[in-house]
Amino acid sequence: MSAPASPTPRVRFAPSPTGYLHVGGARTALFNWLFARRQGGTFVLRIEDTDVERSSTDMVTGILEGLTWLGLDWDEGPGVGGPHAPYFQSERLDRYRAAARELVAAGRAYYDFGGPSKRGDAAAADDGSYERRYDRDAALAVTPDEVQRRLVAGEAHAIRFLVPPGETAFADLVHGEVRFDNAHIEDFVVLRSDTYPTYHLSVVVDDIDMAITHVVRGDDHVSNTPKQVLLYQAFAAAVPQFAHVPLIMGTDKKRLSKRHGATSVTEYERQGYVPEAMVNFLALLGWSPGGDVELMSTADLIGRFALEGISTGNAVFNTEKLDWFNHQYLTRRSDDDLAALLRPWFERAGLWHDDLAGARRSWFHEVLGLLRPRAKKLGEFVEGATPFLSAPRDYDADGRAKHLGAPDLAAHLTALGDAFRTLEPFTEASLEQGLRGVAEARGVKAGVLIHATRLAMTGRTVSPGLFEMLRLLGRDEVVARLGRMTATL
RNA sequence: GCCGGUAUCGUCUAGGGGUCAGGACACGUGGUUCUCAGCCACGGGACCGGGGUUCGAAUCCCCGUACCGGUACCA
Repeated sequence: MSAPASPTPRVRFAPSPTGYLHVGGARTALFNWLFARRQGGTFVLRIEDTDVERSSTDMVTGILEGLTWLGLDWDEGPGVGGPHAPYFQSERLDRYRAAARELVAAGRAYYDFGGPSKRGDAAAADDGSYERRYDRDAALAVTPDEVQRRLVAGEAHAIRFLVPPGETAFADLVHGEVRFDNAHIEDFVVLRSDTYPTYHLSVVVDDIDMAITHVVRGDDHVSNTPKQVLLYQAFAAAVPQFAHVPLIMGTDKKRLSKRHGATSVTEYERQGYVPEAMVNFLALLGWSPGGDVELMSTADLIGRFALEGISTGNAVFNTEKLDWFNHQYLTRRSDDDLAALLRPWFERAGLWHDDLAGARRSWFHEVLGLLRPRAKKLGEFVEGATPFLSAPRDYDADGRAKHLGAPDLAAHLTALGDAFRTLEPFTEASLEQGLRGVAEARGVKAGVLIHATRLAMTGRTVSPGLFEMLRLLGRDEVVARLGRMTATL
């Protein structure tokens, strides 16, 4: 079969700025982006802001920032423009109005003077009492002259699509063929009485105008798809390929919402996640390369991504695994990179000193190195580094009770301080040797000294390895902190 | 209600007519050890139910159930 050279794919992410960029949207954007990058196609970003009431420019900004943070750059769209500009639906209104009139002229849609009936107006339809809230026959029975008269009189009207009898099917790259009996499809409104288009109209008009070849979007749109296919047909346009990706659910398998904690990508950034972890994690929610690989750089992801690998069932957003990915990527960051990432965090905590990037740069890197295997999120570096940057103000109560009860502890610690004061060299090995020597000489277990010293250094019961820590703290600080604790005994 | 979709360890998933149903996260045990983390080793843990088709079904088909989505002049 000599198929015509398939055009390079053009995909789009078309968020509605009625909220921030949530993880579900981010995942959809990611799949589109990966597909475009993999195929050498074009990734279009289009803002669907036809719902003036609920859209806001702040949300637009937030969405763009979220995408940027994730590293998902768009080839056409806000900020970068493109041959199909504008990319805001609010700036394309005339186009939709013209398209709606086209439909009427072609006999595929009709004027409805019935007035709006929002969803809430109708009785709940789950008791079998469902009824359509429009009267096609009545609307169609109005003579053209009468329609004209009412139009001229400025009577409010919507334009409804005239759904033809028959069946509408489409091939979905994830689900296979999906068919709908048109009898179940309403004569949906394409242009509201306020002259704004509905989603179905604007999305189809734009996808046609922007030459979109593959529509990759959430599963919640499969039921909408036949309406849109009907619209493509009415416009005599080529129907794009569809790929409906499963939805992301909360741990209770319910639709993700505020109840589940963070849902916006910005919130994850604030919580100390790094974008490459988020990208890797999100990519695997609903998609698999087919083997056992899990840790994949963005380049790997691009190299392996295929629509065929998208799962059919919904996925639960599981933060524990995200934490693991974050830990993996945190571990892999270079020292300078990590330090740069952390700087604002330390600044916010009031622990930043410029020499951490200057004279004490390598010392700081060593501190971070001690913390790396223990940190899952950026904030944990701040938490863990605090004892290195400031002496403890007090000692953990449980720690005191558990580790400071040994008889003659003050004397032991004084001896330890004395030993450390003259220890040469001041290295991990000699520190350990020194401490164990004191313990032995004084007839106590090394652990007694170790735990008490840890508490003296950090005020806490948990910390990185004691001797590595002592070395980095430096002789003066170690001796001082030891003395300070001894004084409280 | 109606329409559509989905169903493999707790979670993300691989696989897909004949496999010990594989991996990862999480979990448990042991080891390393000064605590924690890490690391290493080991371990428990799944094909929604019922019918078919077949020599054989977790895999294909049907029904049921559950869940998700749609059923707006929201997107």
